[in-house]
Amino acid sequence: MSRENRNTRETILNAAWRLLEAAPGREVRMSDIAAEAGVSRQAVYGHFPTRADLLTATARYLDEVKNVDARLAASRNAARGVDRLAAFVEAWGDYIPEIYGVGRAFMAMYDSDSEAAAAWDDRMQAVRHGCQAAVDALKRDGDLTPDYSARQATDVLWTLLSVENWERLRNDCGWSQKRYLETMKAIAFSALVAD
Amino acid sequence: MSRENRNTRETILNAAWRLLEAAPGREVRMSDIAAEAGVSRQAVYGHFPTRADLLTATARYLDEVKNVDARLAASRNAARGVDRLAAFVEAWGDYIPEIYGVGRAFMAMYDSDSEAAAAWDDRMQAVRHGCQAAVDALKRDGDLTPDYSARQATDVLWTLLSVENWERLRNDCGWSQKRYLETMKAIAFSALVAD
DNA sequence: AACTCCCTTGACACGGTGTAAAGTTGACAT
DNA sequence: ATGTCAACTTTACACCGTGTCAAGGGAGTT
Repeated sequence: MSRENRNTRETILNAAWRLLEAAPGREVRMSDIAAEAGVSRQAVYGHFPTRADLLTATARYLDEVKNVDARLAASRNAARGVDRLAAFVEAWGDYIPEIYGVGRAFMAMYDSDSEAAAAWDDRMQAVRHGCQAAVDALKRDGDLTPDYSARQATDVLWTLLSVENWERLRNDCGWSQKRYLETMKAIAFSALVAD
Repeated sequence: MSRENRNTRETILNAAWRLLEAAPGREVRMSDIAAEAGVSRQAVYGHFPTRADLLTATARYLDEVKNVDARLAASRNAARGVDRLAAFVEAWGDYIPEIYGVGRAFMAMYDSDSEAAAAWDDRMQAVRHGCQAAVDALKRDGDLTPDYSARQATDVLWTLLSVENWERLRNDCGWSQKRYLETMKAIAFSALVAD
């Protein structure tokens, strides 16, 4: 094993990513990841002290490679608030399937690992900020329904766009991604935009 | 320990219920439940072969004591579809907090225990039937939006009323139960009822 | 008194996480 | 060529929670 192939860390992250993506609902053990990476289990522990650390690093790596922040930020370019809302729903909605595997692993760990829970909460708060920006733009245009405060409207949008709701509609109900996006936009509009 | 105090099974179920309700997010071990019930761990295994069995039995016991079916069925009494929809949202929405602890445990087990997953799916399908009944009533009155088929409308309502959404709004966003119910009714109406 | 049922105590196998220590190997410096 | 270093490997083990097994006790029944 020559030294030019020494970026073991990324090899492991890619292996974890691949396994999580392939089996979102299944348990992925440290030894599975090691085997997939073609590396010993101890090598994995050398780079990532705990399973939560590895998962968290995988999520970060994924965000970095996929360039989430840039993609979500792109939705801010729309001039009108309503367009911005639509753009954000699409940007995030299309991002969910790409992180779903890792996300599922985090949700499964949520109750048993507070560190993993914190890492996942952190990512979800980032999404919430995106929701808030869309709601604020709506409000600035005077298009936000008077039924909710900006805070409450953000809560509603954030809840609507949860990974769990995506999972339910796409996996349990068998919806297409297209229908998911259209419906989410429609519900978000009818719930948040003033007549 | 005299024989009149011999309904150990219910003692265990109550203990499990109490612990799950008290710490919805925490791990509840078999030994914890045994201790809470004032019984040996083996006695628990005597009544419930696996953790999934115990959780499932607890959920059933809870449904029985709380009389869910009757409470959900009550929403069917409303004459008009729109009233029925509102009544169902309220009935189920007010039931969620009562089963939340147990539900949380099931969600945590979902990925690692297929039997527990099946038990939880079964309960959720029951809720889905309630959603479907409400949607059908709406359709019969000609009040269902033309945007969705009955099937799709059921999917939307079912997704909206998920335990996860309740959890997010009540726990993460700090909403009151009253606001949760009102908002859910409002969103369900604006999404499903024709103008 | 014997029988049975339900419970207790105590031991153990198994699987997954995480730790610890000793051995191997390739890159690089001297 | 020799030595050093860092990364990786192998092996072993502690810990914890689930689930199994076996022996024993004690209150009711016959």
